[in-house]
Amino acid sequence: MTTGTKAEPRSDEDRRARILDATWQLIAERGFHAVRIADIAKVCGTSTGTVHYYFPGKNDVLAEALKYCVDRAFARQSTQLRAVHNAHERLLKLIDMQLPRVGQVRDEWAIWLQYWAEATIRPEFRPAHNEYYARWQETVRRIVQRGQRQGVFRADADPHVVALRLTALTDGAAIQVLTGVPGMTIGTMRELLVDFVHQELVADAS
Amino acid sequence: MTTGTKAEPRSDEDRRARILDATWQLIAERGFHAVRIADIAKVCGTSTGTVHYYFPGKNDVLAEALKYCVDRAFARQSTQLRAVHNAHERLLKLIDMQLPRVGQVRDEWAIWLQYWAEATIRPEFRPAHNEYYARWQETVRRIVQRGQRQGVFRADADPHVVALRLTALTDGAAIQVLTGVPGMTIGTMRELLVDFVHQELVADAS
DNA sequence: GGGCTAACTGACGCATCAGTCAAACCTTTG
DNA sequence: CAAAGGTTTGACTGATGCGTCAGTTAGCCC
Repeated sequence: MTTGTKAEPRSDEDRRARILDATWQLIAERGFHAVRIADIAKVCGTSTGTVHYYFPGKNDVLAEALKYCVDRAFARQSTQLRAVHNAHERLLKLIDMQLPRVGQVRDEWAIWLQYWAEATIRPEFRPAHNEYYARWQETVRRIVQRGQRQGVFRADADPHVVALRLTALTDGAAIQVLTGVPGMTIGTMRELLVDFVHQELVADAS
Repeated sequence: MTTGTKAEPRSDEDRRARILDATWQLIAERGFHAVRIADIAKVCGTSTGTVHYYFPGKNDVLAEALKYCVDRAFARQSTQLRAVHNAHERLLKLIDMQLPRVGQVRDEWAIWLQYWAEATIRPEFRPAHNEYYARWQETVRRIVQRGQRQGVFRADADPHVVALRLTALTDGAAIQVLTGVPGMTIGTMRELLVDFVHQELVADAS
């Protein structure tokens, strides 16, 4: 067996990742406080002892799992965005990638909702949250600036303000989708955001 | 004696209300899952038995407390809005009343975050949530329609779309305030929303 | 083989809480 | 006053789940 010949576990640093992976998915589908160490262990096909071997306590697993999820989503996003050179297209691509369809992206949005609820109550979650949130806003801001350099976006828009508005609008729309507000579907959300981009960045200044 | 001569407890239906009042405040400050029956009892100056006397189980107390909070906030809002006749002013008043300053309104926003997180995970929360959310959007929509009748808002705006956007933007901004995103303060939030209203409903059509 | 260590296991101790219940308390009514 | 019925209490129970720890396995070097 020589640790992992083919796929499966390369045991070492892999175990940690497997635990975090299982954890964030459990958080997404059951909610932060409904995740049990035993559940994590079961999903990983291991014992509760092992989870505690890698992480001192439950809070550590949960907190790191949130980071893990957000980091991976961000990395995936960056990679895919880099391929699109036109800033307008890149922004539309970003919007598209962030639509909470079923599956992966929806689960990641569920993580954000948990994160917000938790950060509101427990200030110790805020620094990490804010770092991630800032990174997202910066992504948007840079695309706007890029677009202004490329001449595809209006020059009189304040990239900072646009980023603030677009992120807020995206979050708000995502909430409506995830909580099942009747009028709001994935399609409506896309339309809403695309319209916003057009109005703020493309349409002629009045 | 004529239940309750002056202030204090008019015991009967009052106890229920007191329990719900204590409960939603605890949810706001500690989070949905961190509220204990014993905490509720302590805040009310009573025993855990009494809480169970009025509510069959913990879930019932929590669910009803959410409703209680939202209902009261809505009633307060309605009363105050009714006094403002000009639709533009009324909308600005609504925005102002919804800014998550410290205290009451901030706590109510904390409730909403908890509600969203919970409704995402547990579908049984959605019907009630959606009813409340629809009520809020309707409030906005009606003010927009009123403004169009009064001639203070542009006639070409779709009230339904504006309500969708404004509620999403409000939620998104509130999240940023509550989680302490650096750029976002109460002032920034107000500015953001007021600008939006101006742009969508007041400024001349392009 | 014999020591050494890292990885892993799962049973157990202990704390926390929701919910129960019998008794105590109070209020009203006959 | 006494009985009845509504309300309140807080000790108790049972379930749940985190974290610990003694013990096991497996790789590795001499």
